Amino acid sequence: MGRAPCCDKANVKRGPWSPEEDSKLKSYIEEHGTGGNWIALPQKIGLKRCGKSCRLRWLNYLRPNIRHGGFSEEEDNIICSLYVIIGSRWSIIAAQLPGRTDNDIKNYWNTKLKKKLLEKQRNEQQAQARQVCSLKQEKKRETENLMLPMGVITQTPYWPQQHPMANASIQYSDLNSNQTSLTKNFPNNIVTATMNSQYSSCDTSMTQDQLYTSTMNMVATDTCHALNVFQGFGNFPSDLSELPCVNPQQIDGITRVFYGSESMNVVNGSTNTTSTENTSWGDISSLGYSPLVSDHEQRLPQHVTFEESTYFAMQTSRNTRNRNDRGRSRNRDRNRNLKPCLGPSIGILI
DNA sequence: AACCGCATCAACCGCGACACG
DNA sequence: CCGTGTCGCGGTTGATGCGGT
Repeated sequence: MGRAPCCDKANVKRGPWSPEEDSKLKSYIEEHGTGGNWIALPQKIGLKRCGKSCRLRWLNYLRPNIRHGGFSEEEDNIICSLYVIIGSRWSIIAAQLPGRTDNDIKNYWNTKLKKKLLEKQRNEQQAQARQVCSLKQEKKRETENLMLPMGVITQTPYWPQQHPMANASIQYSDLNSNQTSLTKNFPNNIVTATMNSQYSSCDTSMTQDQLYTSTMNMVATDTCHALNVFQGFGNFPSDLSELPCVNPQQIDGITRVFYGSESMNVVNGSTNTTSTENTSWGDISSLGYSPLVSDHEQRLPQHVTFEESTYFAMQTSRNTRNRNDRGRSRNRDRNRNLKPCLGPSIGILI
């Protein structure tokens, strides 16, 4: 027994929208709003469309002040920076780019930005290779009989070398293969970022516990390193405070770093986490107020900072946490054959 | 002209979250 | 506490356009 369809697919038109359908939907919503029920909307207007389809059409295309294409360099930087921090949370990223939809940003990332980034990385790797090569030749000339030690250039770093977190994953994997204990209860990307910072100093003497503690401290103080991954990618916004960021917050004398519904206490170098569930990332989907909620339904200012939205999420999540836990367990029961959930492993997987 | 491969992007799908009776 | 309907999100698909051969 599968999931019940949201609408009668046989009697619903699919595919591209006609101008007539667009104008019907647009004029109705502009006049009456969505009425808080997308499913019932198409029947009211007389459209043979699924409610979800109407919602999507309105939010991604018909809604006022939508911008398509023509992403600026600054927008590129913001998207890349946020992707490093939070992964493919397109709605949150879109919340920081007025007029952009999550769908647009997602498409833009998948079709252009990702390639642009890879190309840049490739160029930098080549430049580094050339640099090392010329250095080699220079040394060879200087010391005729001197042999360079083998394995000096055994691996080309994936990330731009100039940043401390550049070759993190490679060095880490060389040193220690047990990553799971470190990533437990933390978003993969953040841990990756801090591990990178940590290992950039090549301190190979640290135990895993020491690394763990150190890493967590760095998360609290240095998370915004991640923003600099794209140094040189373009003109980075000069004022980073304008960007949403998981800055540590001082609450009740405890430095708290928020990751969605999960917070981490950093006290005297030791850390512990509080989380509603044991996933590696938790759920931050409720953090940012989605720009996709139309003006008619707006509950919060559309343009909120990451901190503001996080705080809001913390407040509201407490009220609904117990109920949601129940809901989650029910949903888990309902969908026993869950696909494995891959967290955002940006920094390594891009 | 016909075919092919690739890029783009609107639209769809399925799932977890959420709200409510 | 439970059942059910709806919303919002992120991943994926498929239609379309375009350039190259």
